[in-house]
Amino acid sequence: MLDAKTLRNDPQAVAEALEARGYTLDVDAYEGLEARRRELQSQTESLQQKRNESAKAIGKAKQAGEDIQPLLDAVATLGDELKAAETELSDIQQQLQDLYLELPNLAHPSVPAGMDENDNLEVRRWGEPRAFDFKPRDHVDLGEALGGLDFAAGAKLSGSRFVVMQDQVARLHRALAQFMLDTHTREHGYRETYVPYLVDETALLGTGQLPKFAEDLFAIANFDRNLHLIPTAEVPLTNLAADAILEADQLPLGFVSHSPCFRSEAGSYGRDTRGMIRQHQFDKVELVQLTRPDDSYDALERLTGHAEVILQRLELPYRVVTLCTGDMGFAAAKTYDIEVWLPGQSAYREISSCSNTEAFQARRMQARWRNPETGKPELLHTLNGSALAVGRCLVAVLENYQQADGRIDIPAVLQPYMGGTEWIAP
RNA sequence: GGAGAGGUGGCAGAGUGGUCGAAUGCGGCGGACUUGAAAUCCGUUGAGCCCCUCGGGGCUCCGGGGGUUCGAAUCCCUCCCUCUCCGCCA
Repeated sequence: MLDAKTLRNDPQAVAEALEARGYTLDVDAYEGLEARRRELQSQTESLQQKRNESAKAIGKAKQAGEDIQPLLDAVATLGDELKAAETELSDIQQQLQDLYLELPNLAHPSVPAGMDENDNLEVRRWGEPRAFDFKPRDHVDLGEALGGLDFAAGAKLSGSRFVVMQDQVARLHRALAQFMLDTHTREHGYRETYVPYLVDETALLGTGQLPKFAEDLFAIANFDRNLHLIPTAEVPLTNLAADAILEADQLPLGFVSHSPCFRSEAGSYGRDTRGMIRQHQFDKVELVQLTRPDDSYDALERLTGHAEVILQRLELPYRVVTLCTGDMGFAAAKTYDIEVWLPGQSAYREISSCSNTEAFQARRMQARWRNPETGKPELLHTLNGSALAVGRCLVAVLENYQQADGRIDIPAVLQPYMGGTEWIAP
């Protein structure tokens, strides 16, 4: 959510900034609502003041044993007037709130302007894609040959975009998650956290999935609360700070969570239908940081670095791109995507997305810290990043470490997690 | 799933219709005393929002929502959460 004061003070400037993100703000409609709100709020509050004063007067008069009937007569219509004003005010406030909740975040000045992924800016590359002396196979072929990836079984149980992993591939998947968790907790200082995989609408509103992107989520039926499966652990992790006021010396605060993620993938029919690149369910190790506002951009660099370390240790080539204004997510002020090299596709594919949302989410969920300089609670900045998507990382290991005979070498850092296994073979 | 108890300020805990945003204690902050600390004493200490002639003025919040009333932390309805006992269960 954007700062109401910023919007009030210069709606035109905000509208222009939003335009860069492909969002058109109807400034006239907004200003009309805002003017009406102002008028109604003043009116309502002065009626409330009148009510409070007369109620007190009646109380005193009654205690003094005076006749209160004249006082009661004087406020006979006040209740109805007040109720009408309050109803109208809360209606207009709801309309404003609805509008605010649909506005995307403003991009940081360092974010390149652009329409879509073609306008993203490559920041750096790490590692050299391996030269194969045979035609590299993709993870589907490799995994099925290993007997460890069973897309037919996934489809039998749950339909398309589900997979069953078994044996050494399942173990490799587990090893990846373990390795990531250990690295982030032991070396990067994140607090290991397991979270609910079902969250309520307040949490989803807080991180920005709702109200706009309900169709991307799985909702739970047959339950009297409106719970949704998490699309990312970012939702429960970030919402840990909701309604909290943290002390300055607690910051920055970092959480890491290994969790499944559930996405309906509405609107991506026909995209990445082969393999486990785009599944309805996948595992992810997620990092979330809560920082002081003046530290959040340094924190974004650090957090992105933490994700990169995983790929470096796995010796998987990747590149980092800055998303342009048009390609960023709703809540982000700045996002780095990390793309890993997939020989099966001869392409870099997203394996991590690291974002600074500044105060956008914090404002929605009232996540604050006490600034020692002012003594007042102020909004935190929140950041999140995958480090990494475990499923896609498995894909990358299979494809990058494949040998001509279908054997997969196990990256050195994972071997301890695989009981010393150096390679797996069909 | 059954029975009961309860949700109040950072914490503990009073408050069952009127000047209560709310006693008291602890904690925090400032000060006095002290060489320093402890103890003691004094003061202070919630959050959000609106208006403003920048002096200030006002509104809202006692788990959430709704209702009764001139007036609700207090009464009624409803939902959520916590605790205790029983049942069930990983």
